[in-house]
Amino acid sequence: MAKDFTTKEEDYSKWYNDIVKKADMAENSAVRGCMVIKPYGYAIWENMRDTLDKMFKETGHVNAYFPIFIPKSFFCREADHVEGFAKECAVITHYRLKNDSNGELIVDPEAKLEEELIVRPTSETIIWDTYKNWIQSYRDLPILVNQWANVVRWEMRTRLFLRTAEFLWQEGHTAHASREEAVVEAEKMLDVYAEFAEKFMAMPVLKGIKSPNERFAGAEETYCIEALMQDGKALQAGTSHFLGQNFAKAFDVKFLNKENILDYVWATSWGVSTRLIGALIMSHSDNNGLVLPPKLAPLQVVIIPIYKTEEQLQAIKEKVEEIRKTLVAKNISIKFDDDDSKRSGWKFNEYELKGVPVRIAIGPRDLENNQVEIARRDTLEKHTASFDGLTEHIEALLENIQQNIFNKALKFREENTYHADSWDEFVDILDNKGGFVMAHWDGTSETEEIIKEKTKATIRVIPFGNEKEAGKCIFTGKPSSQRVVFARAY
RNA sequence: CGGGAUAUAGCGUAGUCCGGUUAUCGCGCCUGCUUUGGGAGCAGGAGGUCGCAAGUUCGAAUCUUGCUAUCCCGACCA
Repeated sequence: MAKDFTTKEEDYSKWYNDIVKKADMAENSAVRGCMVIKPYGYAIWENMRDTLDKMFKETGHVNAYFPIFIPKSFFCREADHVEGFAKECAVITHYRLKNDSNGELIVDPEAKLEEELIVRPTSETIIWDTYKNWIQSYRDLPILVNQWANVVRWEMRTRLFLRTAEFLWQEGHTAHASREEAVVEAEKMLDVYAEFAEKFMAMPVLKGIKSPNERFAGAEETYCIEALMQDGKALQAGTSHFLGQNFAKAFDVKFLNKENILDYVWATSWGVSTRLIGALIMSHSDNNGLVLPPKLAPLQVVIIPIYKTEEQLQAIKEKVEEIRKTLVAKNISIKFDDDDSKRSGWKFNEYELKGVPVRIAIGPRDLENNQVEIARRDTLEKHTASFDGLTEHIEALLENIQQNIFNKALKFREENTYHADSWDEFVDILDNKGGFVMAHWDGTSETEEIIKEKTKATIRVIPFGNEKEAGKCIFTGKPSSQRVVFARAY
């Protein structure tokens, strides 16, 4: 059973932190607000990264790398952008230390930088300053570049994977000759994110646009995928921005089009971060620990021998080697855990905490009967399977688990999506049930702001293909043409 | 930066109100034997500046003051 999402927020935090800790994914660092991603957590990130990277390349993108430091002056050029990020920047002011008269190491006051450097919270500014030199003609466009990097946002309160002062992400920054092309790009990348979330993370998402209040600083339109976590809170899992000509104008990036007319370049940017690991944890995990979708699990199958004597272990090893070969040939990752210092019961629990999708146990009893015991992590069910056709069986089982946890998450979202037609109903759902609340909104920022103040809920997304429906704003009673998705969010 | 709480072995903790021998217990760790189909049992063992500093006292983990760090709740946010 998944954790009951109506439990207190504190309990849910504890549950979440426990999973991260027990699965050995990450820990708080001695450095304020920063996180150490441990090998197991990083392996999940590597799988995500490799999959996404492949998808980016399939859609015509290439990777590049830009500096981590951004001169402060770059930052000031786009007004909304600076306002959006100014409050959470790490700033470099000096470049040298020295020993003072007491022999203590201090910042050398002589070594003050002429211009402060900002540790990138995002790279639009440095990248657009660079693009200026790359673009003269429509023949130089489009530029479809992605960067894998770390960024720093000086957050007040942090939470492993979901919000840390430093985090890993990818940021795509594209330049286009027309508005239409840029919009198509932004929407295309949102589709890539949605496909990744649903097919690989097994996490259903709503696709759509953000309300102006929630829009990225400097964007004309922000597209997003929004997922529902098991505690009833929403999580923004990825964003793609149509930046219009804002950054081109701020950094003076112009090109000559086919008609020999000078015009500003059109831009997009899009990103997902290690936050996706947090999303993964909160989408599927249960009270026995992490549950990983087979397509992203660092380890898909673990085999645990059960034996008393050395002879039995040898017999098991021989059999396991047969299985291992055929699974590896099918690109299924597998570990045979014959660590003699741990008992089998201990191992069962350990791999459950780590979310390994399939566990196989082989003992003398199984060898006699030409079978193995198979336990699936998602349902915790156990069954026996014959050696004959075992590889195909496991292959199908992994596919089944992937599908099953997606269906479970989808069912959860459906069961926790409500319609509210009155303010009282709206507040009651948020306070007592959680989840997505479909409600009418008069379309103004002011109303959204007041609703946020009163309920802590924001508009998460205005879904694509949203049904048109005449109604009255949940708060002001003014006319509205469609429902939007409200929720409390991470 | 506001509000609340906590700080005792690698981790989790008792003891603090009401000061008093050698600081409690569990997990983990080390050694040995028995075990191994759901986090083993028994026996033995190692591990502590009780967050830091000052004060009160014959005597401080315990009382007082100051400092520091961490966590939770707000504000901020992917």
